[in-house]
Formats: sequence, C-alpha cells, structure tokens
Amino acid sequence: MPWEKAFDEDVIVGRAMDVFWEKGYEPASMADLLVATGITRGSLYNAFGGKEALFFKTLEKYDAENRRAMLAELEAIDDPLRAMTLLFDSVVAETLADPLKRGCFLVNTAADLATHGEPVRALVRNGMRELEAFFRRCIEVGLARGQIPPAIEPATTAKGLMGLLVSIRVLGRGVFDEASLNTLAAQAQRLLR
Amino acid sequence: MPWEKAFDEDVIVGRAMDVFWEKGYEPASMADLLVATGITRGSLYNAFGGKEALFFKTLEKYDAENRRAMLAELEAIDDPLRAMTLLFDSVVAETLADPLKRGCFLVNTAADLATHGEPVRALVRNGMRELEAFFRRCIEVGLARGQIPPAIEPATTAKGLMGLLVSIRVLGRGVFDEASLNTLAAQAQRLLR
DNA sequence: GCTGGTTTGGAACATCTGGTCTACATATGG
DNA sequence: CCATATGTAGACCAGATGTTCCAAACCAGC
Repeated sequence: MPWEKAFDEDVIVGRAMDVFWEKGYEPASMADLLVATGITRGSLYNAFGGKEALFFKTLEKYDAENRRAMLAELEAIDDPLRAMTLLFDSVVAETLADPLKRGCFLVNTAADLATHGEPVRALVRNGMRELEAFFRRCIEVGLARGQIPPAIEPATTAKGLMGLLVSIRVLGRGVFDEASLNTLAAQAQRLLR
Repeated sequence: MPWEKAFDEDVIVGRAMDVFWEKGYEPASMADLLVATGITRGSLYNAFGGKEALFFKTLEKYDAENRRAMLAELEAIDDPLRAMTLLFDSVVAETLADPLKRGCFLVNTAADLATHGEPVRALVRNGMRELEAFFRRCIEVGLARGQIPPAIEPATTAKGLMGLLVSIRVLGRGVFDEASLNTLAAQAQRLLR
C-alpha cells in the first residue's frame, strides 16, 4: 500500500547539510532548507520530523562521510607517521580550497555545543574521541616500529595533535592565512619528536 | 540642552555581553537583550543603533577587559616561561570554573566568523594577532635568557601555542573533561622544549 | 517658566520563524 | 478496479523577529 517517495532521502540530507554547514544551526532558516532541498514543507516534516531532527541527520551524514571515511582511508596506510602527516596536510588543503571557509561541520558544532541537545553533543564527543583514538593508535604503532622516540606518550600526545587539528579548523575560518595554517601543521610534527 | 542618560552605557554593554557570550549572536534575541539590560527598545536603539552595533560593542568590551587585561597582567611578570604557563593554567581553570561553559567570547566568534561583517572579523583577527605576538615575545625573552633551547623558533612556536590555547577554549565547551584539558596545557609545554 | 533638543517607554509594524493541517495525488494489495 | 495507506503541495497558524515611530518625560539654557 505504501508508495515510493519522490525523492532520495539521502540526497535531501546532503543538500540540507550544505546549508547547516555553511550557516550553522540557528541562522539556517526553514526557507533556506526548503529552497536548497527542493522539497516542500509537508514532505520535509513528513520525512524528517523537523529542523532539529534534520540537523542531526545532516551531522550524522557528515560524520560518516567525512570524518569516518577519511580516518578509514588513513587507517589503511601502513606508515603511521605518514598517515598523520597526510591528515594534517589534507585538512590544511581542504581549508584553503574552500572559498566559503566552512571549516569542519563537526568542529563548528563543537564550538557551539551549548545550542544543542544531548544527542548532538554525544555525536560530537564520539567523533572527537575516535579522532583522538586514531592518533593514539598511530603513535603506538610508530613507537613499536621505532619511528617515534620512546619518550613520546601515546595518550597525551594524541590529545595534543587533536588540539592542533581543531585549531587549524577554527582558525582556518578567516583568522589565519595559508602560511600560518601550514605552520600549525608543522608544530604538530614537533609533538612527535 | 541635552539630558543625562538614565543608565550607564558601559554597564548595559556589559550585561548585553553576557547574553551574546552565552548564546552567540543569532540565538540571542532582542527580547533577551532587553530583559538582561533592563532598558527598553527605544533606549537601546537610541543609544546603540541596533543588534549588530551592540554586538560589536560587547565584543570590544570583552576584548579590552578580558584578553587585553589578561595579557597586560602577564606581560608584567618577569619570567616569560612562568607567564606562558600561567596563561594556560588560568584558561583551563577559567574553563572548568564556568558552569555555563561559555568558553572565550573571542574564540566563539572566530569559530563563527562567517556570520559577521568586516568590523567584527578585523577585531577578532587583531585579538588573535596580539595573543600570538605575546607568545612570540615571551619565547624571545626566554631564548635570550637561556630558559628555552636555542632550537626553538619564536614565530612558529608562538602559532603552535596559540593553536593549543584555542583548542582548549573550543574543546572546553563540553567535549573534553578536566584531565584532557590539563593534558592539552601540558602539551603546550612540550612545544617549548 | 518657557523652549529646544534628547531620551524614554512602549505601542505598532512588517516580516519571518518553525510547525500544523487538510485536500489531493499516487501506487500497491485485495 | 476499488480501497487504502502513504506522500505531496501549499495554505495557514500563532508567535517571535529586529526595527521604526511617536507622544510624553526630562533637563539645560534663556
């Protein structure tokens, strides 16, 4: 009896993601979302429930397609030092390449956590925890292979690297120029020596 | 012929600052601002011109009373290493002490720069530049006094320290716990060795 | 004690907010 | 081929948004 939807939910979530990513939660209006997605109010509320629920879905999608996907790619690299360097370089390159200076959707949301409810907070915390865990694993492997000096502590250094990565994403939104962002990435290397 | 205002502009800006600091620009409504300041619409528009202009004034006040004031205090300390350590420890302590987890008004605004016009962007950039300059001066003095290894480059290391400080302020808003924030501060020390 | 320029309080405004509701379209199961 | 369950379109809603406006209150100088 049902009936096949006239749109692909995932495509709609993707378009809504662009809006939230660029503007943030509050400044993104329903009108913006309707124009960007191309569907009508009725369909949007029927399919997603409302602005907040849609936001959560967009954040989930971003987390899966950007953070998760990138970390998965990097995990596949056998050289942990190279993987970490590549992560920093990719993020800097991505930052410079985006004329809209949207930064990282996850980090933007983290900087604005007070606005959101527990589900969003949990998603952000989890994403960050996994990023930290990625760094820790890389360092541990690097230590085991003798690529990293034994004095380096995996857990604490991982937090430091994560901090620098977060700062690249924040300061990349209009405070720092290209040279300064590259300097930040280089400072991350120093934490591994 | 004029007539003395019934309120102290600076006090009003201070109260408005609390609202913007806690909620951010967009989510802070005029109604919020009127309640918090205790003045009426007419007075607010007459005295400040509007929401955007008022926001700018609150940011200026924050910059002067928090960032500027703190850096001035720290400049007065003769030991540059101690000054930098104190800065990190103070920021961590401040972060932990605030139950509202408001973070740093300047950093919050930086993470959200796209929302704002050139005046705000310039103010944020300037504040950040001065923070970086503070670190650089500290490092230079530390080098001259032999407290810091000669291999340390002042300009690049200053950017790294700034990055870690920014990340403490961002992640302190609900992502990291006390131990992790202290770890971040400790990682900053490692950039000076 | 006027008078002139300001400030104040608050009503009024147009627009926009996110959200609901209903009439209609559509495809599947019987 | 009809009944039904679901999806769509978009009118509609109440309330909030930032802003404007103006009469009344006010103080300083004449």
